[in-house]
Amino acid sequence: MAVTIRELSQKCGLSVSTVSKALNGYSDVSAETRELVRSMARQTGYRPNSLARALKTNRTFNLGVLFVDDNQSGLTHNYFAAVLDSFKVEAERRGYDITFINHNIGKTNMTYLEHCRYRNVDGVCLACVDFQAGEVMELVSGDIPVVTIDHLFNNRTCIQSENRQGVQALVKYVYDRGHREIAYVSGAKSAVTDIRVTSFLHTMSDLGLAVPDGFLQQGIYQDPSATYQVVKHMLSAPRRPSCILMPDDYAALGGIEAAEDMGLTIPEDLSVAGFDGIRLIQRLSPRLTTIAQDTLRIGQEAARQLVHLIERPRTTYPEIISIPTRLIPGETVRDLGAPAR
Amino acid sequence: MAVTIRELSQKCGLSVSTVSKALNGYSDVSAETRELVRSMARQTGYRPNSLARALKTNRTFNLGVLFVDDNQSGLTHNYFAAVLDSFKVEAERRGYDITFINHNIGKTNMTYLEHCRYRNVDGVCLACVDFQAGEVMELVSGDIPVVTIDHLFNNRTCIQSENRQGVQALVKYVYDRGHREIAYVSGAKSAVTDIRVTSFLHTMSDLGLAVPDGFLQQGIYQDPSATYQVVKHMLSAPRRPSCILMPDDYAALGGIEAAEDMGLTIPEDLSVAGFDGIRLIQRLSPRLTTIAQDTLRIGQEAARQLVHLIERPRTTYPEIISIPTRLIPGETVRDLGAPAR
DNA sequence: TGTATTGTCGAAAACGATTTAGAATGGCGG
DNA sequence: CCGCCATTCTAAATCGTTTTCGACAATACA
Repeated sequence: MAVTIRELSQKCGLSVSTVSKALNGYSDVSAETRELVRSMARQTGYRPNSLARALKTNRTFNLGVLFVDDNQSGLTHNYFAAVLDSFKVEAERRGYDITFINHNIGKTNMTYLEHCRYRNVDGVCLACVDFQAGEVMELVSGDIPVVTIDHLFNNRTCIQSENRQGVQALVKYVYDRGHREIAYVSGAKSAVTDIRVTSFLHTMSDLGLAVPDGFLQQGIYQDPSATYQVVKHMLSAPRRPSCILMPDDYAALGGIEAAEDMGLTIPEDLSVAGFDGIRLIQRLSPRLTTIAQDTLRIGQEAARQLVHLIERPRTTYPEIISIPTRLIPGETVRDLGAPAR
Repeated sequence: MAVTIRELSQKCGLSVSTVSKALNGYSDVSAETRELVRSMARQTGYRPNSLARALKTNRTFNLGVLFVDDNQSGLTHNYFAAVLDSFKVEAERRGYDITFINHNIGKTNMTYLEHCRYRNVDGVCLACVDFQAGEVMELVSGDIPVVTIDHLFNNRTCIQSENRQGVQALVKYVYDRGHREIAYVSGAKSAVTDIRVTSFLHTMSDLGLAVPDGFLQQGIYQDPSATYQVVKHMLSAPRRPSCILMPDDYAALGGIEAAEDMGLTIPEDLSVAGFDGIRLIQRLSPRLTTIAQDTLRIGQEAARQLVHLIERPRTTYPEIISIPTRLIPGETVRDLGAPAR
């Protein structure tokens, strides 16, 4: 079917080794034979068999991505889908294909690390995963190049949004519009959640604002129903926030629904803000005020860093790469005018 | 690093070939040595090197997916992301990994077919692609097992929604609510669009309804801005529809925005319906009336069919597989009460 | 002229598996 | 006791590459 290097070498009247060297730019082959080989390769449409090459060189030019979640795969998750898309584009630009890593391939039960070895990926990108799982730890402490998104491990490169600054900017924005009773529904417990929550608390404290009991509650990322419950509860307490910051844009929809079910309209009676900057949600009205994460750059950087780790292992060191966020001033935070204080 | 079959064979005191046969269930190896080998394999954590195996057997247990679009990758496309997710789950359940197919990997310029050969995928699933492109035709007329989603080729298995019935059900639903002035903004020209448009026209004709000039217009899938323009134009014509069917849920948002910008409220002044059943959009209010596509089954069937084509090439024949759709009665189609006619 | 050096090329050994063909062993009947 | 068959194993070829090492000729140098 496909033409092999042996056939090509016969057409050229050369040995297999010379042909290989000609194609791979070795110096010990004359300019003219190199040209002969190359043009013949072009003519016959020769492509080296990636399996054979990988077997010999231990390089597959394949990157693993671990983008799974408990409830849903990362694919149906807007934020991660966007990151993955960008990762894919950048990886391909650099000559790498990508393969999904998982366990339970077929009947056989492999750990993530085993799967990576089995497929001989050159490196792997972790995101949207239960970072505490033993399997993940095994992979992270293994010898395969790793970059993570949104979670920091010892001695591993991590790409994440400037969550601290993002939350800070959001709180300040809300503050500047006159809000003083600001509540925060966080996402489920995770490294990112911790950063955001502490940033929220710090910023509030810097602004001299109290965070009364019940104004900081835990919800679940990407789960409107959970947010619905939490917000409903929040709004039926005696002390009501004038503005609620939601775990993310999608979850925010649940919070908005809860408010509307209680007869409140947004932003007249209650202000809300999200996190992520999901494109689709920006088409809604009123347009959601939110902190946009730069998924394009996150994915891009992840791929870039991973390829560096692979191709220049000695000169590349683990880094923490922070990607700036951008506040999208929508229409869901009401301007209360001059502060009442 | 990873233990090879040679090391395993030495630990067992057997030859490499015997070990291989023991692991692969050949009959000419005694029950006890088979057990010895298997337990030793388990102990040492042996995993066959997929590259070496694939090189010899011509089977990679890798499926290619071609999920690209001109403007955006399929990943950020809700419908296709959901299909892909389901495809992935089913493929993995059957022991296959998946790899994205594209052109322009690295600096080298490959056609889709070349990329498939290069990566030695066992089969490939096409979706969300410009099915007219020469490259795609090359792949489809090649010798690699192929299934397509939403486009029918000669002699190739295709999985698609029952678009005809879907549109028909939607039109009838709208009709039953008293609407007679029904307009349709289609998606861009494609096989699926053709089916939907003709179904729309047939159903309208069956119901004895006219489709006046301007009531059938072409928009673009997944493009709210395009829909915005088209709807704006539609609504400023002398004869106005009472209900507009949109290309898909996401594009519908643009149409809704156009109507609202013209001072109309939905569904009081104008009814609309979408197509796809995007989960996220169902969280909005008013809830969009739409035709849900069963992305779960579409992806599942695609994987199932592809694996059949690969594993039982002689007994599997190209099929057209239609997946039922489901009408989601939302709140965007107003009930006009008893028909005026 | 003899010896290094340089420039090109090819033979052969890997990489880690599968698979074909054949070798060794033992039991059995004739 | 010999031949034959079944059973169980192994040797070796193979998949398509890359890469080391040595061969050979031509050139440079002394």
